[in-house]
Amino acid sequence: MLKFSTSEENYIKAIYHLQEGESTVTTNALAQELHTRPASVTDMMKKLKTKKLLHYQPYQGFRLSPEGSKVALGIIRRHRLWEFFLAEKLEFSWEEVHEVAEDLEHVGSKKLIDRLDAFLGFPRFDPHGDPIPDSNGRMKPSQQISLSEVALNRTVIVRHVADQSAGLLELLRHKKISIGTRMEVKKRFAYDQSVEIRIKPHPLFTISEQSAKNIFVSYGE
Amino acid sequence: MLKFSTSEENYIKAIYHLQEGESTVTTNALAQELHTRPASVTDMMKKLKTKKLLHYQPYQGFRLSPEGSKVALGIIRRHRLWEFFLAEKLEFSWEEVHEVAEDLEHVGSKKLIDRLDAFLGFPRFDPHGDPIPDSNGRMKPSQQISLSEVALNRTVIVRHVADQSAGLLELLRHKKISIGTRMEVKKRFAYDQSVEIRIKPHPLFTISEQSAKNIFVSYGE
DNA sequence: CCTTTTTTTTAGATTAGCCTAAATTTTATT
DNA sequence: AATAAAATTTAGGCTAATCTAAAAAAAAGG
Ligand SMILES: [Mn+2]
Ligand SMILES: [Mn+2]
Ligand SMILES: [Mn+2]
Ligand SMILES: [Mn+2]
Repeated sequence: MLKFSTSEENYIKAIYHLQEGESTVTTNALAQELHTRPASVTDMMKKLKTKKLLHYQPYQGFRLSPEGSKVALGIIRRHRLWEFFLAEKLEFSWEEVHEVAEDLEHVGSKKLIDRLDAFLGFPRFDPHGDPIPDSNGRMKPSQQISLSEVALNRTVIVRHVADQSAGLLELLRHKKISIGTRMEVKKRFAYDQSVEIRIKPHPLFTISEQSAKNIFVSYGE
Repeated sequence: MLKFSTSEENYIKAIYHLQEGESTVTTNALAQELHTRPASVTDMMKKLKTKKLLHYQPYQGFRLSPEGSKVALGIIRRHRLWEFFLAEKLEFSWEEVHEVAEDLEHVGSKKLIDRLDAFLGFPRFDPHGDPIPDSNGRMKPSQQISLSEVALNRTVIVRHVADQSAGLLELLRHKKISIGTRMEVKKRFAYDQSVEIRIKPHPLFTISEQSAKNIFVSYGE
């Protein structure tokens, strides 16, 4: 197992996330994601290519190689296990965990992470509802569906919020919606695709399509 | 609170340990401690001086300033809390914790460390028996005394092993002496200062002065 | 005290990672 | 297809952290 610098790891992880769905990742997209400059991205892409972690031809974008994806999954495993630890054991809120995990994920000891995994009881999802890769890099498909397309009258559990903007977070706090909240969608208005929601002991209320699209849930019960 | 690089932190912590007792720390001593070159030490001393973390005049050695000591105690706090966590929660042996803590100590979040401290129950000593600074940088004096000078027939608890060489560790493992072991010194031979020891249900045995000098204990019961 | 040895500092390079500005290539628009 | 715009790469430079080799200062020894 080779070791990588914190910088290399941050690039690898960002590419992994950006290439979901897309056929290839662009220089500008990666620069924006990492708050860096396109020229810096090109420098790093050349380096990661020589290390065979990604496929890259000038001007053609890039994708992780199988080796690169394996490395990425290791970083994601560390990140999400630490997030779980912070939320579960140290009582951090799920909005706070990401920033701290962004540093902890770079502490490389395999034994540390495998022991941490065991200590936490081999959790399968982090506090944002994202799946945690196991020590072989395998993870459960997240089985998450947007509130905007969920079946009516079925109990669902909030797993993930895709848009982390302050505006949506404020709305969610106000509506008392957080990760783990159980609810049912009672009606979807054809006019504007807004959805009417029931959270157990409280009265019905409605949220916009824009909000619903960013709330991901799994079927529960 | 200023932030420091991993390298700066490693230098600061090493100086803190080396200056115990000594009036000033030398360039060569620090280079040896950090497995680096004297020229690199001089470079870093200049930088840390401009940051007012230490007192340094060319050729005269250096000492941490009060600010520098405060920074050092913060790093030591993080290091020892992680060591305690690794030993207590993740079942690492006390020989293994140091290396991993050497990386974890550089994750800076104050909230992380204060929460970890609380989660661990505000431990006062790490797995090597060294005291853990509290959030104000204060720590219990370690109250540790070498086995070579301990009173006879008093129960003592092994707290710290000063020499971490493979040779001594092997000897300790063979004699079943580890951190936390309770024992009594029954006799000290004037001829060679070797000491005769009793560990609870086992027969008496003897260890050399050299070994005894490196085993630090506190009085128990 | 004068010489030798040891310690420490300076000089000069190297590497990783980042930047700005300019050049180049690709893509979009007449 | 020609031109304009956008994306990307290259060129050149900067800082932090390291190193080796040479110079300088301090300490040790006769
Ligand atoms: Mn995260
Ligand atoms: Mn990170
Ligand atoms: Mn340690
Ligand atoms: Mn360290």
